[in-house]
Amino acid sequence: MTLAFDNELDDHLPQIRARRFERIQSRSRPRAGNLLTPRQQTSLKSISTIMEYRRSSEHVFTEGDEAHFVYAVASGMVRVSRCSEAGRRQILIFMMPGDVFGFPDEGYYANSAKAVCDTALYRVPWSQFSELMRHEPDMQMSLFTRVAFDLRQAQKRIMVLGLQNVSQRLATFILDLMTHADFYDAQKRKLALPLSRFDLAEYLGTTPETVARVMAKLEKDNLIQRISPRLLEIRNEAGLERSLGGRRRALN
Amino acid sequence: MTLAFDNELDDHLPQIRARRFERIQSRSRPRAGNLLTPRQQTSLKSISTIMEYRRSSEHVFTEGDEAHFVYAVASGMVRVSRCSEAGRRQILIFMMPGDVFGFPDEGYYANSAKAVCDTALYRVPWSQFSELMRHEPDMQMSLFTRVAFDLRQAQKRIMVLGLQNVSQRLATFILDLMTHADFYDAQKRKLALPLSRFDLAEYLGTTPETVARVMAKLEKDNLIQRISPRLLEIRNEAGLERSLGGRRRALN
DNA sequence: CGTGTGATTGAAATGCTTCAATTATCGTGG
DNA sequence: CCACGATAATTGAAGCATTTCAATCACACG
Repeated sequence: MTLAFDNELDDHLPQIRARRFERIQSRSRPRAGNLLTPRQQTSLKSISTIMEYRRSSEHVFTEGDEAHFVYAVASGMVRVSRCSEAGRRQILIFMMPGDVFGFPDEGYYANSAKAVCDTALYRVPWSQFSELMRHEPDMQMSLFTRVAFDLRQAQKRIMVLGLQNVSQRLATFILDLMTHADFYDAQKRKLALPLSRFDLAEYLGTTPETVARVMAKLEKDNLIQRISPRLLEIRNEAGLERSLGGRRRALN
Repeated sequence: MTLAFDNELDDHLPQIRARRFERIQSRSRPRAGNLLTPRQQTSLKSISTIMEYRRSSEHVFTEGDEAHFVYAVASGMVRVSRCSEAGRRQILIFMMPGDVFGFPDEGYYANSAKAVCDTALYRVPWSQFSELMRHEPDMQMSLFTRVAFDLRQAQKRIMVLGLQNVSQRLATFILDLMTHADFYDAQKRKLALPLSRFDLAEYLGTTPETVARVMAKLEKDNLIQRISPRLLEIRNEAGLERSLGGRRRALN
């Protein structure tokens, strides 16, 4: 009997899980963009400029730059990343339509942002944004809520990277993207991947080769089908969900 | 010539790195606890209760519980964790002396908190805390700053889990802990690990066995020496720093 | 002293990375 | 529209990293 390491038993897992899945993990979470009232959205749009970016465009901003603008995604997708000392890049989060990003950290951007596909952004000068906050306390609360939301997102990412193997991480990403009508056609079960395998790898904490192999594995298991590199057909959503749990290494 | 995947070149890495390391990654970052003014700290302490926890104690709180209190670490160390659907636990962050944690997420705790060793906490009722914020706008700002700080910490964790192998993750943790005078005696170069290999594994996203092996490897490389399972001697700090970079798999 | 727990070590198997080569896809110009 | 070149994506093969199951060792505590 190996009871060593059974430090596990000191928790009350079942109850926790039940409650947690009601509230925290539910996939149909509200996007943070929805946290702004219609009036706030109008105020913001009135002082915003629409900016167009293509995949080949320069960065929207780069870590270390002075932060003069805040952005909201109108369409497309933005990758927010940071580089390690060794010069390797990790994508921290993808910003989807409705998401707001680019808040200054002591006056500077902490991360880099770049469009992963053709993308339109609303750009708001930070000076005007903070002015707006001074007049509308609700707006200040919205900023706080947004940062709190980002924190929860980041914690979810830590869970994924800490507990799941690459196959499960990809499944998680696919299921995540499926909650966005911008990318998933629920009728036809077609999911558009607006990013390269390279970006995907940097998000999942792996290499493009492994992404390709794992993609092939999900296809072999008949969970998805690759129509083209950037277009998937979802064959078995429940199967994808089921693949998330379990251990990091299969039993045989 | 394989130029495929050389999407790398689209960045301005050197400059980024230089600037980043001045500000963002600097190890001597201020702990968030220092963000409270002395007066705020006094206000808080006047409405706080000191709570003592031992390693064998119940959780301080559990994910999904109604959130009635916020906590600050007086001494010891608290692990903040969350359980996956499969029931596996990931430690998101360790709270050190001076850190504040347990902010409600829509009235509930999003994570679980438990002492990893004998620990003393200041406990403040959330109702009084929010009352205090109503009177002292600075306090509100401090809360925001704290959440923003937690976000940056979480993002740093994503970098570690996404880019580093287990050996590098452990080195990162050791270097991190060394910045805390509570745990590191810089004179004698002795670092106290106030937690079990099990907790360490759940933090690093691996298993206790691998932690033990990696610990042995750092010792073989003469970077550290194990005095006892919970007490290390730091033999080569610069070597630890150097081990962080590089690829995930050694070149030969 | 046992006993139980935490920590380490062993051995086998699998996952992942790496380097290399091949195939597919996309954009562009003829 | 097709051909072409460049880039993206996939596949192969070898080797290292990590997990897993199992066994052993160390140590604190009754």
